[in-house]
Amino acid sequence: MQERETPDRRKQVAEAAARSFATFGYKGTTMDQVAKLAQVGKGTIYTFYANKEELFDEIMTGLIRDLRAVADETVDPKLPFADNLMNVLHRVLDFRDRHSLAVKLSQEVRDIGTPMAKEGLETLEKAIISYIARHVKEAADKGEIRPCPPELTAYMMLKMYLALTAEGRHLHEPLGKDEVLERFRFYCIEGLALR
Amino acid sequence: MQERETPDRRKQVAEAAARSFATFGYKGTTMDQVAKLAQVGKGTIYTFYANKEELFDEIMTGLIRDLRAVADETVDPKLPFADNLMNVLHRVLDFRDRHSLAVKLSQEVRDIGTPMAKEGLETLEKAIISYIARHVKEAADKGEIRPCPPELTAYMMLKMYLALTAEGRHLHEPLGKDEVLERFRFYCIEGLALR
DNA sequence: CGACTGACCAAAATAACAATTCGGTCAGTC
DNA sequence: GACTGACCGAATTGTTATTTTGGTCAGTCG
Repeated sequence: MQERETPDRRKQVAEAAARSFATFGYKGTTMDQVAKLAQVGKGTIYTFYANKEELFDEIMTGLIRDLRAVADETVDPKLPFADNLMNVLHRVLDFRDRHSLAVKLSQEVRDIGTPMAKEGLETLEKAIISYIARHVKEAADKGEIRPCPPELTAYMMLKMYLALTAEGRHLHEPLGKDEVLERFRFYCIEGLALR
Repeated sequence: MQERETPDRRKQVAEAAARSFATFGYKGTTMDQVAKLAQVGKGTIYTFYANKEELFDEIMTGLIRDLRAVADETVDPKLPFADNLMNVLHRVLDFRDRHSLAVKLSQEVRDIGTPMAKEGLETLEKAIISYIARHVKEAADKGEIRPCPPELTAYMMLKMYLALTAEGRHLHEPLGKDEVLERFRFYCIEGLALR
């Protein structure tokens, strides 16, 4: 659809912005930067996006869409809930690059508390939780797991996942991928009680 | 032991400091303030404490000691692990005033990132985790719960507790005390798997 | 004496102001 | 008419003046 002679400006801008946000954070990326990275005049950016905030939203939306796609193509409706959960975690854990934007943003929130970064992260969190919640609800309806409030359960799952990976590096050494999976299954699915 | 005519300066100072730290945070508390609150000359404070940091440490240590005492007197070795865990949570949840210092400090860390407040909170977290970890280890040794790394387990427990109480007020309405207990038992002890 | 005080000091925090950067515009080019 | 980049004012950052605060100690009082 796209000739070599007519480069897709919008795509150039979006990709440059994605790289820049992931590398320098929200505050750290300037529109001049994005323009230069995209090899585009600054004004061109504003023909596609009303302002920096809208550009950022588009990138975040893309991230959410990509994550959802990865999850969707990993989930196999024929498999048990716990297996799907593990498989999705597995793939998400592998996707270091996809994470880098989220990692950079949460670092930015911690260090300088940029409101937009915080907002973006909250949007991402909401999206993840509602995605998980949907699957939790289905699993509960099918009787694959015990009945439980889906949103709260999804929230707890996310918190456990983060506790095992991102946070708590003070306490335990960063766990390997397999350890994370094993521990997550242990604490979240199986529980501490004797079986 | 203490006559009415010879008020216990040290105690006056400690109590004034505890109130002030809980009300205004670490940074918000000035030594002049503490002196005035304690009805004591500022110099007097320094006959007991080398500096503001040491005064703060004493208050934090006191908090930890009190929490531990509450926990200890609640734990009944004859009861099962899960019951003791629930009972301690129950009492700690009631102790809103004891919490207020910790609440104020974490708020301070979030808003202005005072290093001392951060440090104090970390000390508190470490103390709580090591306390829980000891009991987890005992329970595991006695075969009351499944074998697991005590420190990591304690860490996960604390994170779940916080997710159900302090954090995540964006997502779910603040849970009532009984709901917190029920949910904690559900997610932490029993697990999502069918029994 | 010695417990206690509060005026005092240097250092750190804050406010006030100047210099720079950055998001956003638009006249002009190709 | 798609695209550019010099340009503008608002916002951020750097700098200096002012105030606040942790900590000291000569002096008071019992």
